[in-house]
Amino acid sequence: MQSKYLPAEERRSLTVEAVVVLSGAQNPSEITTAAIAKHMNVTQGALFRHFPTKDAIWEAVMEWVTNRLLDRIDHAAEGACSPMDGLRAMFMSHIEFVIEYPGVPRMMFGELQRAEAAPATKIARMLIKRYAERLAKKLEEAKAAGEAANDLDTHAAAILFIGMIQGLVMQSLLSGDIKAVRTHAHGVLGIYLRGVKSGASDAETLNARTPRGKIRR
Amino acid sequence: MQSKYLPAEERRSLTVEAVVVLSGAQNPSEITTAAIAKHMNVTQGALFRHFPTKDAIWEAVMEWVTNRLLDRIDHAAEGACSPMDGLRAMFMSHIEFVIEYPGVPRMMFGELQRAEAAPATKIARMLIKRYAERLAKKLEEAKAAGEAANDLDTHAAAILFIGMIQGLVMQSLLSGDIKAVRTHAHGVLGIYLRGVKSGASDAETLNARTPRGKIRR
DNA sequence: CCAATAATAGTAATTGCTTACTATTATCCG
DNA sequence: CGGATAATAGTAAGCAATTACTATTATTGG
Repeated sequence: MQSKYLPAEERRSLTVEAVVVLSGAQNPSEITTAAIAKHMNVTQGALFRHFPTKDAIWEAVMEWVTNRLLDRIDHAAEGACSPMDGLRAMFMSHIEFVIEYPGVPRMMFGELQRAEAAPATKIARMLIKRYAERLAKKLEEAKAAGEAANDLDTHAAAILFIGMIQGLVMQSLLSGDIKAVRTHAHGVLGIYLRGVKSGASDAETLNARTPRGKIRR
Repeated sequence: MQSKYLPAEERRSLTVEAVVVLSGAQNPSEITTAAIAKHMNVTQGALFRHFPTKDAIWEAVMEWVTNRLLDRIDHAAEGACSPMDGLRAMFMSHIEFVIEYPGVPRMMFGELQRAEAAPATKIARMLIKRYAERLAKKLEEAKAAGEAANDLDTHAAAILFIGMIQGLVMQSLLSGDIKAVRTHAHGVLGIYLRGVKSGASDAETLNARTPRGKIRR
């Protein structure tokens, strides 16, 4: 049983943890302060002793996510023996992060599509931006090392990298099993890495016929 | 100006259209019946002449999406001259669909992560399933035609295909410009197709590999 | 053709319920 | 004690849904 009367900082930390856990089981945008409080064995009103508004709770959560996720992928990338291997390590550590905290990608996507940019939304945006920067850097390194195709569109490659995660998460939502992410991660990554890699069929692949007609809107 | 007292079917159709439009500008899960009604120049209660519940509105919307999207990609695939070209055509028509109805991928993702499986959720799931089936079929055809690598993990390739769309949509949420999807679509697709394609470096590509050429810079 | 009538599609107001948030009171511990 | 913290018991607002009623359209029989 959790003791009552914890110091404020610890209570805030437990609040963030509760939100992360609850996001793994239900739509993050539908999590109420009452549900958070109940999960902490505390009354709903008590939360507002530690956070001025509900938005502030989400802000703290997104900050937590930022620190945790970037820490992990940075650490993973450090241990790699080449840029391409670094990408692989970043991806795999991200996958493990998602399995550990399945609510995170869901709250991210939900946060990003909110109409008005709440503080939490800005932090989420910043996280993606910083993530993309790290990816771009690694991809440029891979190019310089001759591991990646020298005509590679690094911006597109970064988008696809993030899309890999998104696609796997969506698949797990369908199967209802978050572990499915791990099952298919290798296959997806393999296709990605081959697409990024330097190889025989470099240029002409990208410029094949593209039905890009103007479409009225 | 829209006239009042429309036949029921037309009013239902207009309701679906309103939801689709509104989803392009705000978080779909936050769209209220009052907002839908306002966009139609009708009172909130009037909606319930044509739909028993709000869930029923979402159900109709998801059915609309299913028919429209599958129709489009089926039609696009028909005009292709090879399986691989079919994949390209499906992707591009999907991209145009997303640009035309930017709310659709957002409502899809939101719907899929709802805790209880509402009727609309089931339709959304079914849509993805049918979509994935079409992709798997095309990918198998590509294999048979020797266009795709014969050791390709078609399931993973289907997940990554859907992830491409998700990644591009997420990117557009960040930039606030849906047209950005079209800008980066070609680059992302190029990487994907190269990853799927049959080529010199088939099998060993999946394993880490030393840079083969000289190191530039 | 054309009133009388039925059926349908709308409005305005209100329902019960849930929500984020707050004012007040009770409790702990140095 | 006294200062910080939690619990209690609210409030006002927003939500989907319902109700009672009105306006429009469709159908029918003489």
